[in-house]
Amino acid sequence: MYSPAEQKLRFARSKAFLEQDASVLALSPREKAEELRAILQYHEWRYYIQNDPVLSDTEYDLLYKQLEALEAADPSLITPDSPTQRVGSDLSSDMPSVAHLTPMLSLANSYNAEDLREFDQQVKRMLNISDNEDIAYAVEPKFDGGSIALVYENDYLVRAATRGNGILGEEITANARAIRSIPLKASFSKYGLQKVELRGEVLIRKDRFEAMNAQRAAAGQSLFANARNTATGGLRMKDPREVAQRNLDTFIYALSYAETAEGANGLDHIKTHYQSLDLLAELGFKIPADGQERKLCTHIEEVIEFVTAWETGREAYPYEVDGMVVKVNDRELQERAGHTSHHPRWAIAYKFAAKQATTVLEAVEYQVGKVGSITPVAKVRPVALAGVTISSVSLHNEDFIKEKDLRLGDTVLVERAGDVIPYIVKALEDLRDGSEQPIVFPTH
DNA sequence: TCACCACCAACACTCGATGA
DNA sequence: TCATCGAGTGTTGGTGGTGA
Repeated sequence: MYSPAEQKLRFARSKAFLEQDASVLALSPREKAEELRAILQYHEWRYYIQNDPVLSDTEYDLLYKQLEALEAADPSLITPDSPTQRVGSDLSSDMPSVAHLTPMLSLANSYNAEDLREFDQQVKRMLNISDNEDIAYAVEPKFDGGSIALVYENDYLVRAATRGNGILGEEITANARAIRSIPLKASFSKYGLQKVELRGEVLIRKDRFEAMNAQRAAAGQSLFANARNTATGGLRMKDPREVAQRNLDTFIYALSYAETAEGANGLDHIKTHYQSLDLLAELGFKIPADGQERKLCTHIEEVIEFVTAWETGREAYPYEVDGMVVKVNDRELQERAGHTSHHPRWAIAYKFAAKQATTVLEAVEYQVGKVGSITPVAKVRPVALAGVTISSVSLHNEDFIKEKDLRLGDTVLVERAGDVIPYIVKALEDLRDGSEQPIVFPTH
């Protein structure tokens, strides 16, 4: 993105503007504005993409105010990618639905090494590749946040949307512009691309989330329960200025659509998923670091080794991660494998083991659905688990209760399937004392 | 200002229908 | 028989709108 020489120059010019030295005073307002814009963009990249700031917040603010003053004095100096244009004053009360350029699919799941080997076998069968040939896989963290789709046209960010139902999402462009790790401008035209759509995940660093909650506690405000809901909630706020306060981050994980100026498929000359990530990193997007956070594995056993190492060290990682994503790296093989209506056949999520807790099954209530189906729901003693308080767990049907031999008063092991849905894993039969009561399903 | 409700986000699981 | 699809079910938390 920036060569060492460019970085050195930008840093030196930052100091010149802070000190208002002779070289700065000699510039015209337009030259000053152009240079300040470049300096601030560089520092946003250092801070939000590289996590390695070189200026203090105060110094950044001073430079920002210099640019703001120049633009206020002469609005013709304002450009759409100016850091001052991230946060507008307009409030958006409605978020219209917009169609994604390509569907935002889910992923199939795997939970252990055997599942991954089975996935590898499936891919080979589908592509008529023999067992003793290897497929290269790109492996990257599965961030636990809110999905986002970004559209750039003629190098400028023109639209951002939530995932929605995968076909239609909610338009949140103004809020996306307030997230400083999303570049307002990226030089796709350098690569002959006129219109692109990117996929990413919006989330909050764990330390920034804790700092925000500490601030809220000091101000007497209610605390946020967990980082993911805070991030996804932040995307839907009316006021972009408040979004900017949330310190949201965005990792980009796919270039899902690309069109050249001639209207041709711009993905044709991008041979691998890894190439597309390298391209996006070059253009200034936040991408997991090669080698440490993501890896190109030459065969499935290397994938298993990498995801296992990640599972062991996930707690130390500064972002919430609920698994890893394994993708066939070769785009031509991806095309051949295709997708179902639900997920691509060339990618799979490896889910880390869910966090578990024990609680007591106190009662069972029966809920009647819209079409008249009756669903038993366990009321359990409230227990904190993975950032939420679990008090209610679906038991699905009578067979589920029988199969797990659940009884009122049982101590049960609960987890959050997919880190979301409460699920009773089993009753801890060793802890029974004879006082447990059978669960009676209502007669039809 | 507060409580309540609707909607949305995350996603798992079940089940009947369908097609290969 | 198996894979897939699609509808319907579920939980928790955040935001925004509304009414008291």
